[in-house]
Amino acid sequence: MAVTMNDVARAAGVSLKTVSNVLNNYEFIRPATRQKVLDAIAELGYEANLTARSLRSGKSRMLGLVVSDLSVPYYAELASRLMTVAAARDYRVLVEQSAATRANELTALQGSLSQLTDGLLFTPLVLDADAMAAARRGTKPLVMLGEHIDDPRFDQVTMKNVGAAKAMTAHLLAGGRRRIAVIGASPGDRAGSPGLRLAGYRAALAAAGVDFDPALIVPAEWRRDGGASAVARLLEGGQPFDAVFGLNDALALGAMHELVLRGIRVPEDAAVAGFDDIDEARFSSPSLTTVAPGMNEIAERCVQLLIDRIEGSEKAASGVHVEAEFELRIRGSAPAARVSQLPQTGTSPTPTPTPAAEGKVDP
Amino acid sequence: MAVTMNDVARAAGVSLKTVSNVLNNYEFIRPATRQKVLDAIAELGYEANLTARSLRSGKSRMLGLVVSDLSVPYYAELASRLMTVAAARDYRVLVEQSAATRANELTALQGSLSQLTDGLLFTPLVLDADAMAAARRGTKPLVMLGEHIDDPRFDQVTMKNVGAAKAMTAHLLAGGRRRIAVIGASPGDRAGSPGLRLAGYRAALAAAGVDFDPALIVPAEWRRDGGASAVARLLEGGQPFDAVFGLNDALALGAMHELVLRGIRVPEDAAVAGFDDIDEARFSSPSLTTVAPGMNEIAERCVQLLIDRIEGSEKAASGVHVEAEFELRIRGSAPAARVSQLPQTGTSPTPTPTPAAEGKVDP
DNA sequence: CCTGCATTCTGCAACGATGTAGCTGAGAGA
DNA sequence: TCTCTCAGCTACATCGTTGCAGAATGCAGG
Repeated sequence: MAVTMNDVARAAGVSLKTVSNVLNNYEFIRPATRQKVLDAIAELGYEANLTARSLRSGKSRMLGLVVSDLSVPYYAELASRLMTVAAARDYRVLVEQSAATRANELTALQGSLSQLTDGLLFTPLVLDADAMAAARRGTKPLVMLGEHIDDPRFDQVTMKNVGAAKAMTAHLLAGGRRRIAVIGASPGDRAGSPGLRLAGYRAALAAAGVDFDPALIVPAEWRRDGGASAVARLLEGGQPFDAVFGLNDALALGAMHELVLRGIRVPEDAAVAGFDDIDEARFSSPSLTTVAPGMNEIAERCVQLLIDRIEGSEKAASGVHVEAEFELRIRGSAPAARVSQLPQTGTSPTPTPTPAAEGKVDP
Repeated sequence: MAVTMNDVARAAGVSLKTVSNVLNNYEFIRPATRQKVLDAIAELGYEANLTARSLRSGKSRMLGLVVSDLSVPYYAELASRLMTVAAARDYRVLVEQSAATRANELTALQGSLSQLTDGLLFTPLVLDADAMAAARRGTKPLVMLGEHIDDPRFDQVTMKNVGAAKAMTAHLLAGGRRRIAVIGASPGDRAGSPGLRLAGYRAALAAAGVDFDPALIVPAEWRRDGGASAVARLLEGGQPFDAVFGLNDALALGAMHELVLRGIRVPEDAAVAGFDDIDEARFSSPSLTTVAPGMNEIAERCVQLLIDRIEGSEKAASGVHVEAEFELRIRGSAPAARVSQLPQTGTSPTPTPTPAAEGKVDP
């Protein structure tokens, strides 16, 4: 019922294969012939059948994206940009949610997703490098996102976790904070986002000559409620602190919510910093100081890398590792200079002037 | 290179078609034969080639989802649930972003997306019903999401916009508010989400005998910054108000952010209400009173409806219209009773006890 | 004039599944 | 005993495209 290449061929008075050649930009076709075919295509409203093309050629021009949960703002924004970048290269993105379970990550890797796509962008959360290597079937390209796995066998696009966490911690120190709680890690974490960011934190403390206090490191699920309950535990534990570094924005926002709820002023009593620069960080009250991990760059680089692998233009034998540049977004929850502990001034609706002080500390 | 049905057939000593029959649960196969085939499948690790199946059968077991921008939290959460619901019926979801442009909506409707999928879940934002009807090619099922279009020709799953906005407005009125600004609509809006929600607002005012003041209706882009700048304009316009009803949560959160920034206390000086109940509404400061529009129900019903259309089990000739039930989520930004206008208590970082005062003002 | 090569186009055979038709043998009914 | 039916299977064509091999043409070089 749909118009096929055969119909076009008949209408243009050429062979089926010539139509195919026109569509695939085959070099040696006389302009006149090409035009006849294009006219026939336009007249009949022909559109290539992607399924047949995919069956025959073995390529689908689709990329698979595996994340734990698309409703997590970071992943939603990432997916959105990946789609845009991929579309510019004439690829689509097919998303699959793993819910961060081992079984789902395995099926995403081995199951029909990889069959339907030409390559995978994978955010591993439970599988480790060996499990991934073992589970990987066939030879379709695979690019890892995030920092759960760091292994030379895999291509990988990630953010500068250590450097960014160090810079943010240095910023808090420069603001006069000395007891900076970290939410979302355990003191012993060494790997993955928590471990790397914690390492950055410790590096900054060391550089500033401030002692590391494990009591300030509070584990939590990386969600808003995790941030809120971590702050609750911190307060109930009686540990004094003058800043909270949430290892992602959700944690930081949850933490800030809980602080405000308990009457602790942000940033006067405690500064709050996050990581990710999700859209809502700009619109919280106060707006959240955070790390912009270069999501645009991440999206561009990983799609680029994956497509280059697919099309064979990236030839590096072992894993290519890309780290995107980050930027600090200094906003109200942890401004550059510590706001002096003013008695509250009351209800003035005038904007507080931003202190221009530049406390550049640093290595 | 991959294992095909032919390999399985050879291994099991049956014909190609018998393997196909086993896979498709054809009724008349001797248990012994079936078992032989299943054994061969297991032994060879055969997996059906979905592309070939799709080419031959004309079905892909994929649903297309068209939204303007996946990074909008409402769409992200919706997409996430749709995928989960679809997966339970053994369907996948392929997402496409329209950026709310006419051209993109048209290509989403006519282009390769509909070719790759068995049916479309479509959130129209710029196309109207006639344009949709005209643009629609072929006969693949199409279910509309949202309220931009309301037309008996189309299947449609939506929320109770009028009822929910009316209930929320009634809640604000019950809290003693009388000058309720609405952000995200023009006074003349009649259709689409803005028009419907505005209608609910007006209905509630009328029911309470409160006059409608067009000066309180402020148009804005449905984003956080739109909410923030709308509040700014409202304040600069000098219109007094004691509540803000953002027609979605992003607007409300942006508005709340701007209010707090300008020293206006929420909810003491102005209550704030939203619409959508996105996850972050619970975690703002104060947490946001909003309408939960029944997203779970929407996700379930629309996937159900679309798949039923695809599989032929829904036979209604004209459009099926479904409205999901809503619930009000009463939270800090607009509590049930109006908090009395306390003088500020000062600098204590200890948690402020929640005032138990019940100043039930009201109609 | 023939050969060789680039150019332009065609035909056939796949890709890996499913639909349709038809064959076979066993048991039921006359 | 001879149909007739139908469970259980097989064979072949087909979905719409692309890869491969090769045919036909024109033109340069010997």
